[in-house]
Order: sequence, then C-alpha cells, then structure tokens
Amino acid sequence: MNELNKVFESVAEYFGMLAEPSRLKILHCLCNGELPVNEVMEKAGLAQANASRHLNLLYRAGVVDRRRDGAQVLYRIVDPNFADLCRTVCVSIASRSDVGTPRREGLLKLEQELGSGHD
Amino acid sequence: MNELNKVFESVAEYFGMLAEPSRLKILHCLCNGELPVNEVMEKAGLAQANASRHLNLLYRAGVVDRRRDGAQVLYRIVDPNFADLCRTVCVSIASRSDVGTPRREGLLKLEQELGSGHD
DNA sequence: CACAAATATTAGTAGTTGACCATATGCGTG
DNA sequence: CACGCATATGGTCAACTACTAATATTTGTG
Repeated sequence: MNELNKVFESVAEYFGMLAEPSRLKILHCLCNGELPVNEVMEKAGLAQANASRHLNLLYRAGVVDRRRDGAQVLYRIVDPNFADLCRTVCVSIASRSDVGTPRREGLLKLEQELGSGHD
Repeated sequence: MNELNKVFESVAEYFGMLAEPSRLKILHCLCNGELPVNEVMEKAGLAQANASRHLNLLYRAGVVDRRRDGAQVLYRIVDPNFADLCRTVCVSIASRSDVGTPRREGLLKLEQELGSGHD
C-alpha cells in the first residue's frame, strides 16, 4: 500500500518536469523536429549550460531522445503524450474567467501549434 | 511576443500545481465526490495546516471549488481535465522500461480509478 | 598532436516552497 | 457571550532547484 505513495511521487515528478517555463520552451522548439543544442539555446533564449542541463533532464525522464551527429547532439521528442498534456492544460487555463484576452489567445494559439506541429 | 513567455509561465504554473504528491493524494480523494477538510486530512494522511494550504492553493488555481456547510468546508473537483491529465501521465510512466512491475501495476490501477471514479 | 567548436559538468548562490508549530478566525451550541 | 470544533494563516526552518561562471569532455580539422 506504500506503493501508492511511490506512484504519486512518480506522477508528481513527471508533472514537475513540465513545471518549468524553460523546459516547456525547449519542448515547444522540438515539436517541429529534432534540433541541436545550439539551436535550442537560440530559439528558446537560454544560456548554454541551462539548455544542456534541461535537455539532459528531459532525456533522463524519457521525454526526449538524442543522437550524436559530428560535434553536435540532436534532441527530439519521443514521449507521444507531451503535446496532448500541454494542449489540455492550455485549454483548461484558457477557459478560466480570470484570464485576460491576450493570454487566452496565446494559450489557444499554442494549443493549435501543438496539435499540428509534431509529426 | 513577450506574451508567449507569459503563456509558458501559466502552463508551467499549472503543471507545478500537480507536481506535488500531497496535492495529487488530495485530488485523488476528491475524485469520488466532495469531502470536508478533516476527511481529506485523514484519507490523504496530511496534517491539518498542510491540507488546508494545499486545498486553498488548488482552490485559487480553479481546480477545486468549496462551499461552507456549518462549521466545515466541503471541497470538490471542478476542473474536468484533471483526471485526464493524470491518466495520461500514468500510462506514459507505466510504458517506460525502467519502471518496476509493482510500480507499473500501481500506475495502471490509478489510471483505472481515475477513469471510472468520478461522476 | 594542437586547436577550435559543441556539449556536458561542477561549484556557488539566490529564490522558491513544503512541513511544522503556534495562533487566529469562523461557526454552532449552550 | 463563552466555549469547542473546524478551518485558515503567520513565522520559521530545511530542502530543492534554476541560474551563472568556470572548467572539463568530446569531436572534427589541420
């Protein structure tokens, strides 16, 4: 029965991995296909060390995979549920009454991108 | 365009709300219907202050609603997406190869409960 | 092998957050 | 209004984590 606690911890850990704007930006960048670290840095506006650390975390969590290509390393999303989760959350937040119009539009736009953007 | 950052922050904040075993336990308790704080404390194994704080957080986030009934306050889930999100994550984690069998069974059992347990 | 580019890692720091204890507030009862 | 039960809140501490700068590692090139 203590196993149930472990289950909740696992689920919480997974959500925690997505509870970081930087990592969401990274995953958003990768929705259109695999990218090397330097492009992720640039597109997501992250310092090199941060991008590397976040990507490593996502890799260990099984959300992304990576492969070497010469001097650079290409990352890509492998968790098929990521986009679904984000779209659900976008809609959920957008439906709240205390959300301003520009934010709502941004959320729904992101939802659209995630719906068609990956594979 | 800076609005996109705000969007990611909103989504990250939402995921962060679910990135806590105690809150997942609470929500799991509430899946079968509304409960007063003292029952949530008992079922989730939380101290009174913690239960109250977490419930308040979930309330402000719009995931649960509450109503007074005499001296006690009854909480209930109102975000229709919560169960979906958790089920998706359960399946996602359970499909990983590095997850032990008991954990996997716990995850899939939780997924079942969430699928039929509310409403 | 020396060098440069790309990525990973380490150490230090600041900010965040959850748990705990004590206390305050709200509500029903007498 | 005094009291007890249920819930909320304030203060403090410890644990965690993201960020930065510096350094290490890997790879390609000459």
